[in-house]
Amino acid sequence: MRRSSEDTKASILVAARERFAADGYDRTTIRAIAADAAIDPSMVMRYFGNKEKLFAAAADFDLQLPDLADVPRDRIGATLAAHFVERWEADEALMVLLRTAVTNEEVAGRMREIFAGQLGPLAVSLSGDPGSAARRAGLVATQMLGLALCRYVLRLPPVVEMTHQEVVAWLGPTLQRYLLGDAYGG
Amino acid sequence: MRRSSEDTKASILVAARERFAADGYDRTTIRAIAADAAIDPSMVMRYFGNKEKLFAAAADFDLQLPDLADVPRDRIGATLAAHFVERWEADEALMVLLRTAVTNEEVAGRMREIFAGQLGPLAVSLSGDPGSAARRAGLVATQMLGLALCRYVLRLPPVVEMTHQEVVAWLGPTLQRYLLGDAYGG
DNA sequence: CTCCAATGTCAACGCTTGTTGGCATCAGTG
DNA sequence: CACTGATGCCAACAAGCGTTGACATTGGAG
Repeated sequence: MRRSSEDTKASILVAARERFAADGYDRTTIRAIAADAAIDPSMVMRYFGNKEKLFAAAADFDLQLPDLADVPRDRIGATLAAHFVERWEADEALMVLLRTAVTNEEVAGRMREIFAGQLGPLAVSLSGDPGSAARRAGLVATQMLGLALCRYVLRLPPVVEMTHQEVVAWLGPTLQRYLLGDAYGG
Repeated sequence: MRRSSEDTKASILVAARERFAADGYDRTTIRAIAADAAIDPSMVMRYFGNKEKLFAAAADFDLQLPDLADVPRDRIGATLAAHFVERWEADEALMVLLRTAVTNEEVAGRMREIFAGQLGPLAVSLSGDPGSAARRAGLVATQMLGLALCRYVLRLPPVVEMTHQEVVAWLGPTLQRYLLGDAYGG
């Protein structure tokens, strides 16, 4: 039996995600993805059109932020920190996005949409003040993405060595303050 | 008069820094740098050997952390936050490094050295506890690099719009806690 | 002046890339 | 069986890349 079209498409996507996550958009070649998927490069083009569309398919992504309605107000920062670490380690989609957004304006725009569209509303619903919500969401993004950058991309040893619990213990209060506190440590 | 060797070298370096900062290592071409510097691509090779060496010359970098001995202990976080924003905006060297470190393991290693070698000692001298100093430095790196990523690379609008004072007001307490406080908001 | 080293230009090389079109091979249908 | 459409492979293209070596031009030293 020869593989079905869907099987091939799926195996291409798996290989593409791994390559894009490991090497970023530019350094990833269609030929390498095809080799990983054990097919001919031309099949990639047949099924996904071109490299850009393949990337778009591989980087389809949702932050999947948890529902924070039932979380005690003083545990929101910790809950968010824990969720973010787990979400990041669940699959390679965020890695794909970050590694490419840094040198690709279009993908950077997509990252802006994700954080504005998913973190923004959360900040609005949590903080009483809609005027500061966008900034609060932005601050949360700086700490979350900074952690991801240092832990998963640059691999700074002290950051890599932290356990989930330690990350939550240190970053939780920070996110808590950004979302619900004031600038001066409130 | 024809340009001196040093003038040419310098103009190549200027063009290289701009290109590397804007596009990252892979997307930057020797040809583009040469065009910016108004010379032939072969001159770049003559003066810098190859693309890697040119990058090394363009990304030569020092965090130039300030002396914190005279800073009041409760102002250290704010001072560090202010210095970092100014240092980042002073020239393009950090941008060059970050844009490339994300997809280049060798440059990532250099980034690790910079933050371990310059932020580490500072954390040691500040916190009484040498055992936690590396982790504290790592935490500071997550917040500093996260800010840089969101503000200068991804350009998240709410983060871009913050003034220097606002950045210091929000991030100062975070850095303060990472360096001198304990995990649970102390 | 002549000569020579420094500075710069030009054309080309070998390689890799994304992408394309033609051809082979198989599964299922009549 | 023949036929057809889906699936896959192969070879090649044009473009861009880093890099190289030969050649031209300048300016100062003797």
